[in-house]
Amino acid sequence: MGRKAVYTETELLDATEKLLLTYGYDGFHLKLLSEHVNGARSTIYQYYANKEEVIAACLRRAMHRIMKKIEVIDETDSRQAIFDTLRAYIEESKLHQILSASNKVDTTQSDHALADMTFVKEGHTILKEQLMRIMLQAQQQGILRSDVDSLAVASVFFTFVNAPNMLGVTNEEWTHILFNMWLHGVGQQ
Amino acid sequence: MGRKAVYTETELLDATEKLLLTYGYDGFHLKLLSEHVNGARSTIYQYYANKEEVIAACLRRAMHRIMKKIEVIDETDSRQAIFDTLRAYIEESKLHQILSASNKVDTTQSDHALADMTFVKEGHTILKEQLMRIMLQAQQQGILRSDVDSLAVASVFFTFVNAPNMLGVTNEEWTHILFNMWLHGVGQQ
Amino acid sequence: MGRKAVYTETELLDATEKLLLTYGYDGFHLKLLSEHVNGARSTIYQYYANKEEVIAACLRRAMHRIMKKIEVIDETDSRQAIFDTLRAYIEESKLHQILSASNKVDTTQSDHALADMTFVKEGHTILKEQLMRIMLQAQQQGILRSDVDSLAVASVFFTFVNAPNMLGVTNEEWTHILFNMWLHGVGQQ
Amino acid sequence: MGRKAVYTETELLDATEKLLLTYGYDGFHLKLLSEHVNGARSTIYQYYANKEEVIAACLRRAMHRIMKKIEVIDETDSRQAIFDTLRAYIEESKLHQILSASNKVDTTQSDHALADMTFVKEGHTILKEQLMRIMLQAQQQGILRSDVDSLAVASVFFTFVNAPNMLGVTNEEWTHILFNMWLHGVGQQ
DNA sequence: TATGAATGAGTGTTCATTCAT
DNA sequence: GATGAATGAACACTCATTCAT
Repeated sequence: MGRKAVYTETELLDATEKLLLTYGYDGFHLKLLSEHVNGARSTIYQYYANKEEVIAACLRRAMHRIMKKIEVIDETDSRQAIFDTLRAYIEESKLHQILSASNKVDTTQSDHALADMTFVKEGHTILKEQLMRIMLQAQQQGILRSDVDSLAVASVFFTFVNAPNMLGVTNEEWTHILFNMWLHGVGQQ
Repeated sequence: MGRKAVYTETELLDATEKLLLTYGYDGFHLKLLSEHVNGARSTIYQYYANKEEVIAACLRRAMHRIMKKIEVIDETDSRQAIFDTLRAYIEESKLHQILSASNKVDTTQSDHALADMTFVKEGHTILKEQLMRIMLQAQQQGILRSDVDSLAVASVFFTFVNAPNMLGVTNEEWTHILFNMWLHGVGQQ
Repeated sequence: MGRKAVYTETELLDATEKLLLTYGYDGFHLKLLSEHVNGARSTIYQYYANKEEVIAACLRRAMHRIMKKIEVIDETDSRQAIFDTLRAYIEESKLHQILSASNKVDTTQSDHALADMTFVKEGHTILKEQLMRIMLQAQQQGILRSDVDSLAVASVFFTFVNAPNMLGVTNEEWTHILFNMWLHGVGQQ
Repeated sequence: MGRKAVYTETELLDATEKLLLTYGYDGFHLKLLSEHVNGARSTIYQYYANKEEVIAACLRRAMHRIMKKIEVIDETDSRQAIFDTLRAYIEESKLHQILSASNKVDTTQSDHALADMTFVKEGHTILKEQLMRIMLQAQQQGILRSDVDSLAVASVFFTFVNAPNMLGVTNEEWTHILFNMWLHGVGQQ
């Protein structure tokens, strides 16, 4: 019953994600969004109580997506696990930008938004813990140096992900290049 | 700006820079600025034709500042030059954030803003070229590996700068740690 | 309305009346109404062309209800008739609030609403005339003072009805108290 | 410095009061207000942070006005005091309508509005207490009947004020008429 | 020159009403 | 007939910019 929706929720969140990447949190407007999904601004309110809920839902979905990718990684081989993690993050490297909006989202007006952002925050913690666990294991297995603080190592790892792929190679290749630099450094042995 | 205003140009741009860091390009407002400076909002228009000009002037100054720091670096010792460059960028690491606003500035309404942003853009090029030059020299001197594309190396270098100093150590120490990781990698030799 | 709808007309108007009392004319929304009734907002339009018609129908029904109560009053005993009238109004004291919305209803868009509001307006007149008639009779019978303008007496009578029952007694008791004060005044004899 | 204001605060609040009377709390809009003071809607925000603050300021002023009138009443002669109180309330009878908006004002978004509404609420209490005090004194002095609950008496008194002056006489005369009815009742002695 | 005041454009949000299933 | 979906008009509020003192 009722007439056919002009766009699906997926389409809406896809558009949101794209706009969030392009314009950032503050540059994101519902008018902009409605123009990109071909519908009236007010229609959005049929599905989300306010702007924050739209953004929160988008961030949640993004976080959920990367967690799915990360949680299937086999941790037994630390070296491989780190590589897989790097690849996953590079594939979703835009996520870092999107999720950087997390701290701007106002969750005081909507329980829905609050729940979504709580999920995002917890996701952040889980991801970080998993990486730290793998790193530690790698250190113990003699794969990683032990003379560098693992927090520093992780910090650099997360930063690496954002290195712009200036060579324009495939994600797979770029992952190899970065992994190699991360592991062996750029200095002559 | 005349000699006796309610605030000096330096004060205004300092405040702008601080606010740009805290709230980002879109979160920055002249109302906000006027509240952080001793004067009325409308007074700003005595010195800058519009908001974009204020931001552009701020970005130009920031770019000028880092260029001053970079251009005095002695390039004869490549290794030391790279280290000095890294330190300079880390000291001014906030600049990256500020300058990330560059692509948002609307320069179509003001020649002044356009000129400033052109300066910023050229500065970007100059900095990048200098780094590439030093890198190349370092490769030739056998300090850096030659089997990695220098563009990738530079990309990673610029990214490194943004790694959050999670250890909370001094800039000097943090520079050493990052330089070490960048050069030797985090893997067991 | 047909025989098997999601809600009966009575239910709809009951809900309307309740909401009108609680939120007033301007605070009343069809969205609100649909939430208090088992059906969708758009379904309301199957039976009423617009919001004003709903309100008008509600006011008409309320007016009709009180007229039914008033018209059975036996006017032969003026004193008793006045008492009965007062009781009826007190029982339906909420009506005054509801009917105060009368002047806000926009009847220009709907003939139906116009007809209903005309009925309400005429009802007002009829009720007032009946009261005036009884009052006059009471004056002639020496029950009421003749030195006070009967218009003023009626004005006060209608106002009395709205006195909040601060004592929290039953309507019957409250009617007695008010009737007593109205008749004998509050001053020491 | 700065240019001349298009309207004074007094003019703004006068218009607010008038509109509040005409359209009620929910029917009051800032657009409406701006049209009645001949200025842009946004200009209002120079002086009040939001709509609620405008209304709260208006209610506060109204309350302040009536308190000024009431507090100068000499309470020594109870009968006269009651009469003076009645006259004051009748003169400001519109206030009752305006102040009935009190419970709708949202004070959660503005401290200013909260403070104003607190003032209004306290004013209500003070006024009521003063009336109760005078009534009690009048009862003790044998001016008022003692066999009627003073709460009921007060309730009726406050209601009286709202009786529409259907005779169209002056406030002074209308006060006399109402006072007479209130004191002696409308029944034949 | 500095500034308080005014304003219009733009965004968030709500709601009556219409559409199409 | 009932309804979910879509929408435009209306209003709250913010902010860059202009005006006039």
